[in-house]
Amino acid sequence: MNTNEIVTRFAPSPTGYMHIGNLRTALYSYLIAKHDGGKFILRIEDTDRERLVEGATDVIIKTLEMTGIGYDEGPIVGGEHGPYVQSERKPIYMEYAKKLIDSGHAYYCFCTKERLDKLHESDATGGYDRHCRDLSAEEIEKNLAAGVPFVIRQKMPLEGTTSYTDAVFGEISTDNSELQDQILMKADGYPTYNFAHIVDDYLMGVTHVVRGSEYLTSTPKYVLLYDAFGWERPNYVHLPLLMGKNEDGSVSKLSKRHGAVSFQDLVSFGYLPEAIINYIALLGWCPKNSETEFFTLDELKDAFTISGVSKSPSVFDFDKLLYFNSEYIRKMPFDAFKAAVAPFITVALPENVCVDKVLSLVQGRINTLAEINDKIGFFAALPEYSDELFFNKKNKVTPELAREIMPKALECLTAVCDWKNDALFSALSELSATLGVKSGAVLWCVRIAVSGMSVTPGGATEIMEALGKEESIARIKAALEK
RNA sequence: GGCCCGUUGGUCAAGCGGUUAAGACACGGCCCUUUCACGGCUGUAACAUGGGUUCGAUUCCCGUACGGGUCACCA
Repeated sequence: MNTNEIVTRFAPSPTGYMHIGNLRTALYSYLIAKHDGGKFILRIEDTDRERLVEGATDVIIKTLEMTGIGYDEGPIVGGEHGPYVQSERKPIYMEYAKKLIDSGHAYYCFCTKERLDKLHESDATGGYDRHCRDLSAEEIEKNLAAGVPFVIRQKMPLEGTTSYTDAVFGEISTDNSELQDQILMKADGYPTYNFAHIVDDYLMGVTHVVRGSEYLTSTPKYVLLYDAFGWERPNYVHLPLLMGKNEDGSVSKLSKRHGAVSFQDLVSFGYLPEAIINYIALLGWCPKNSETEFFTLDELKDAFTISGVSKSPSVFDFDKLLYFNSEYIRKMPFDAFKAAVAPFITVALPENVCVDKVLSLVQGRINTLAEINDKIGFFAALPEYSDELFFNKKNKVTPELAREIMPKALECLTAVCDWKNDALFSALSELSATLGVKSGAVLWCVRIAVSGMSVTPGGATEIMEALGKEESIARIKAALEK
């Protein structure tokens, strides 16, 4: 093993869905490791037994799989530092907590939650959490022997300052008097996040801790833990938060009130994983000297550097995501598009229409896969439409004129044998020349008649090709009978 | 409220003492066009604020305002 290898991890707690901000953290963490050929670990932090959600780990794994963010070690795939689920590592934490007690950096606390709440009311200085600091050895023994529930707290220094250097935010410094004697081990025997992640990161050889900036101010406490153990501190890379825009124009931490903010929501609305990844990579990070904003995951690995990470929070812009998504849809090979869009199609196309033709017409015109049905619905059934649709200013078409043109068009089309776009187009062009109107006028009328929509994927002749001769002619006849 | 962090157009953002202050999304206009879209061209729009430092500040320092984060037996 290369001792200089960068090791990062993604350590979500299994909540049942993958928040887009978490996904971005996973992405950056992955990219930081992979940019230098390092290792990326997945670890599940499930120490909160009350908030466990069934199947939540699967959601995490599935998301990483769909986005291509592969991990070298983690649940299922295993690795030399397993297990990778904290609940399965339970005995480890108590062992390390006791080391801290022995070295005087932590202590047993027998206060009940209720008692602390009460103390807090009378003493707002925050000093209450140090109540059990100076219990005598006899008292501790007695309580332990009597089975009094306890937690283990970290003994913070009371004076001085603690500082560390963050790769993004620079030097962060905190007065030790600000630090509470935080709980390391809970009464249920499980460690808190504050403790577990330190032990695990150390044991797993994590060199760069990548996480959201909400941890920026609590990191001094973690740094103190490394020092207490005598372990080398890791590099810290705190990421700016992702914000959402509120209705009143203000912003706040991106959450469900802002709409679809989980990866699976986005996917179910027809966003492509590649587009999502590309977009969120750019939220809080900017490539150096790049002409383009389009990146595949592999390209991101090359381009990503911590120095390009921004300090200020960024607002998630659904418009721009939509833009990326439509670009990705457009660039997909047709077969891939066909496969991707298939699960979204709910309208049943008649057997006589050419599905491939319809889908290829629509591929360049939808922004999300879910829009497919709105675009192709008219192929399945001609919608109700009003004569008003025949009005077109540019081509000087009115419903009256349409009634004059369409019988001629019908006649002309009936005679077409080679029912293909080019042949149809030239036939109708010739017709308009004969009639002495702009070709646009004829095509407009026909398009409205065969689609019943003002906006369609493709022009009149393309639609007719997909629809087939029989159906096209039937629809034009229907228009005349209106 | 204490502490910490941030502040370039509506949004994402480049910039790292001297620039006509990039680019992308969105928006407007024009062109192309068998509608829409795509594409091409083009336009509107920004350094929060007050003091310093400096020959010169968007860039460095301090204050102010605003925004955000954090102060759990949640992570």
